[in-house]
Amino acid sequence: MEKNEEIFWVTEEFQRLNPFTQEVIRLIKSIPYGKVQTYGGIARFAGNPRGARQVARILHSLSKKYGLPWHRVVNSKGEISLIDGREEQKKALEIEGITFTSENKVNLKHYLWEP
DNA sequence: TAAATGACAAGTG
DNA sequence: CCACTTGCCATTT
Repeated sequence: MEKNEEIFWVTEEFQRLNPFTQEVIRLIKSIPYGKVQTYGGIARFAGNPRGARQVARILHSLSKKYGLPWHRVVNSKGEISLIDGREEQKKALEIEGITFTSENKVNLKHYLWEP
């Protein structure tokens, strides 16, 4: 790892976050290029199956600070939930080779990543 | 302190 | 597949 960007998880600020939030951040950062995960999936793997909305909140508030690949998180139907920025997210995914159906959905069978 | 909100999800008919 | 309801829970108002 080269700089602070890559070792944020040992910073005091990161350590102060609750364990669920920390795990959510780690999981989102580990979604590979060209793959996606769902809000509920991230929540489940982070230890709280009912924390989907918290995952959304974390994406909304901490994506920039922790450099999260926020565009790789979609809803359980494979749709983009984000309203403002819907196009931006779609483009970001297409750049990674992900294609959308005519219904503007990604094929989760094909692109879903599991840790 | 209470009510509303939200980048969600699963169940039901 | 669609429309609608219910459950969720930290954060915001």
